[in-house]
Amino acid sequence: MEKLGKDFVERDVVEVARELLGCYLVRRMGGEEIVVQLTETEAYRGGDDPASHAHRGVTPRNSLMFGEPGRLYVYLIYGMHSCMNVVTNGAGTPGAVLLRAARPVSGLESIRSLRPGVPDKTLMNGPGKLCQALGVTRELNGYDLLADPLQEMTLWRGEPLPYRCTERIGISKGKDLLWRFLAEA
DNA sequence: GCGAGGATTAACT
DNA sequence: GTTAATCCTCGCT
Repeated sequence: MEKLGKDFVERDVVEVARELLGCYLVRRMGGEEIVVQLTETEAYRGGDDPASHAHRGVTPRNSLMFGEPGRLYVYLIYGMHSCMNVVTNGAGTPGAVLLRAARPVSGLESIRSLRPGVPDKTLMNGPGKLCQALGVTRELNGYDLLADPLQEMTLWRGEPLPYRCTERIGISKGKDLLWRFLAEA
């Protein structure tokens, strides 16, 4: 398997979101290793995208979306849930891919211990749940996935999966853009 | 099985 | 003060 590099995330966010489906995300924490395969993503651009955090220019929260591609953008939503994004594009063009859902490949026991009492079917079928299942918190905000200095998290190329496009979820503007990518089965 | 409503923090107007 | 890229519980069918 091949690690994703800067050339992968430096492209347009919609393209990156589509190709991230089927890719593998490896999470290491204290000796434990968790591997999952991404099955659902959404693209957020900015400027021309009214649903994006970056729509109204740079603010303290969203400044990562304007920065280096390949970084992790983690934020808190509705007071209790974290969402994780991969920053894309580059040099002044904001963009980020929201990771919405994934399928466990290995390290299932570690995932279960992070989400006690949760049935396997709903372990990672939503953005907040995915963060919880992988132990991702705002401490990892701004983490560089490409340099990966601490070996905390890496992205690996996978097989392309059949997918379909739909409206993005939970937003009130920009619903005409079909920027949610969902892997079939 | 379904839909409605509440939780709870941070950032922006 | 209001809203937000969500999830879980509870009540009813």
